[in-house]
Amino acid sequence: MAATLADVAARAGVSTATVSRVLRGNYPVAEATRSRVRRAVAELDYVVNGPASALAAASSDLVGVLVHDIADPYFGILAGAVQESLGEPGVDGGRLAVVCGTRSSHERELACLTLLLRQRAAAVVITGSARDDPEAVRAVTTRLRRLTEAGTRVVLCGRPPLPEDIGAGTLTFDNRGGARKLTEHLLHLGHRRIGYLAGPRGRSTSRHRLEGHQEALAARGDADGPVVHVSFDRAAGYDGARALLQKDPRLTAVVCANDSVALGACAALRDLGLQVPRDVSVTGFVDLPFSGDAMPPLTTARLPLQQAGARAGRIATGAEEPPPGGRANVSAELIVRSSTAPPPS
Amino acid sequence: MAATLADVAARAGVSTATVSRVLRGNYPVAEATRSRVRRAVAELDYVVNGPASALAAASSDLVGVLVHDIADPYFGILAGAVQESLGEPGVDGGRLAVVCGTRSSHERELACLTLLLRQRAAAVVITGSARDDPEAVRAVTTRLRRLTEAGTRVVLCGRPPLPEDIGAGTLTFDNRGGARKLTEHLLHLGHRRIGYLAGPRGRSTSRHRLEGHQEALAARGDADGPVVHVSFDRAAGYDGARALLQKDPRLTAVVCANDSVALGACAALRDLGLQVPRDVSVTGFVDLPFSGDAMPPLTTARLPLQQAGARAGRIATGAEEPPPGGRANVSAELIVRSSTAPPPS
DNA sequence: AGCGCACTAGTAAGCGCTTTCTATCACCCC
DNA sequence: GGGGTGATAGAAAGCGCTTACTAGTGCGCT
Repeated sequence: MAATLADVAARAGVSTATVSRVLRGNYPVAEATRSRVRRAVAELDYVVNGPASALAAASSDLVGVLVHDIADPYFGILAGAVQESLGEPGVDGGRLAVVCGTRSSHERELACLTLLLRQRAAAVVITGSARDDPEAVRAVTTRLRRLTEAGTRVVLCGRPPLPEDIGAGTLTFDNRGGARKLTEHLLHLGHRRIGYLAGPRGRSTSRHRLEGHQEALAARGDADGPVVHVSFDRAAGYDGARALLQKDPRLTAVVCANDSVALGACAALRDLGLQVPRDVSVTGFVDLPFSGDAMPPLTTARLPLQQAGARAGRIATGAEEPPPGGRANVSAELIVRSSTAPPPS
Repeated sequence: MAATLADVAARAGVSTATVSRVLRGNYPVAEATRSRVRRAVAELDYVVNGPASALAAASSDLVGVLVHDIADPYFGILAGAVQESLGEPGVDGGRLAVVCGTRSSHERELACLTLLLRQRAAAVVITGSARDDPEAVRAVTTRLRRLTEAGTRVVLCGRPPLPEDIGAGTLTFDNRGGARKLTEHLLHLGHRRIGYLAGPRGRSTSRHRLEGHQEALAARGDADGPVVHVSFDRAAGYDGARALLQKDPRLTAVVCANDSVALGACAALRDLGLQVPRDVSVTGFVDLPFSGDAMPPLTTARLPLQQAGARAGRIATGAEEPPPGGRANVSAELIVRSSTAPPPS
């Protein structure tokens, strides 16, 4: 069997309490003793028993990261940044990221939170859009409150603030503003028939982006164009674009919920014999790493995912103060590339 | 404080042993008692203390996934598939994926393994290329052996088998074969001056792909073209393509270590005023989701990451038998798109 | 010289669960 | 009718660590 604290203590000729103190470094130990203990640890290749330690100390070094889907680059970048900010996985320090894919399912999200509660996670970073219905929001809030009560730090990243203050730090993304900029850009180019390929219904992110789009139209006094709701992936964008053009074949621009959807839309338009941007302009959202290499390079609203994730991670570990008032808004920057151009005359 | 097993036991009027048995379901309990316990659990909103449970049972429900970088789609897909295959995060079941980004650093890889050992992880899936030098391989093997000795199941995914049998399941990717097919495709098109943009030196994956490429050349009796080593990302591909063309400005094709590198190479060629594939053909490797939407759509060798990751996860959880002999090879499929064409005449 | 304080290190009581061993109770068959 | 036989449930001994609390030094100060 693996060596235990007692083995190390015996070998170093000290008590287990002393070994524990050397390892945790939160209590003075004489230099001579300390080095004797360190030697014993090395000789036995001793590795702390995490569960035992977590039980006795009533806290673990696990940090939960809730994402919709790890394989989606949006969440991959977020999760990677959080994980990166957790610090070196050194012998003494080292928090571990527990990444949970919720597949956008409310039930799975709750189940994951319960699992994290059960692990007595040190912190939880929860990302992705929230469901709009109050019932769901309340359920998640309840779970998160349980977590904060248990001493787990909670950070929301790219998600609307909770309806109730439970001491969670919140980093929201300016989805509304980004969408407004994108639509203004199209209006500026002269587009008047703009379709909108929205994210799934009932999700905060979908709603905010759509609202931003409509605000821009309203500001100019234009009526809303056709809207089709799809999920946030490429395949949905492909189908959605066709549906949109069926509603109005004379569209000159399609605003998409995100870059993946935009890529699908571009493919669909191509297959319909339309050129982007000559015949139809297309915009994305987020600016994923490959969006600039896409065919054509996508005009989009950039969200600084890397920075946001890193900040969320630092807040989660206590390395950074939560933003004043518990909330901060991360703004989106308009990136103009070649998927948008003036409408055909 | 949160309710404990004892609280539930008191409320249900039974012993803690009984409650534990109801929860774990591995011991007969009378139906009446069982439902009484379940009610008490629900009423108190009881959640098991994971660390305590792991300590007593000497095993946790954490599964470690080692990747180079979560934000890289290659690893994101792999990690997502592993996580997905871990099963529903239900109340009773539910393994959690602990994703560790090693940033390709040998030291971090070892540190992560130690951390996982400390958590008494149920299993570990380790992905990504391995360092070629024996010293590093030995260090990793030692750590993995420690894990298997502690009862942790170990699965290698997309990584060469260990030099020693420690009971780890291994899923290798046919990097050599994929690279061979790609080069044969180019030779077939008529290319005779082919440059190779290899992955980082000293990595198994880089080496295997390069060897496959050279095998294809050798089979035809052709001499090797220029080779430049870069890291596995887009920026490196950009710089690498320029370096390659400096070595031989008359190249008609560039074979790249993976899709990201290929994307960078395409961008570099464009910036040099060359058209892909009219002037220079480019190939990738892996077939990431966006590779078909790239400019131009990439000819590449597809690796079924999703399936491989899922299988690795199932082996890790014991849901699937390890392959016969402990190893299986996952083959790569040639995908021809428009980044390759006959050389300019 | 005597007292108290600053350092260290040991003692031991848990942390909340799992599980072996044991006890109890029906029940049934010879 | 008595003892074997299952089926249930309880008692209690840890799992390996952390951390109050306690104890033993040696030193400075009055």
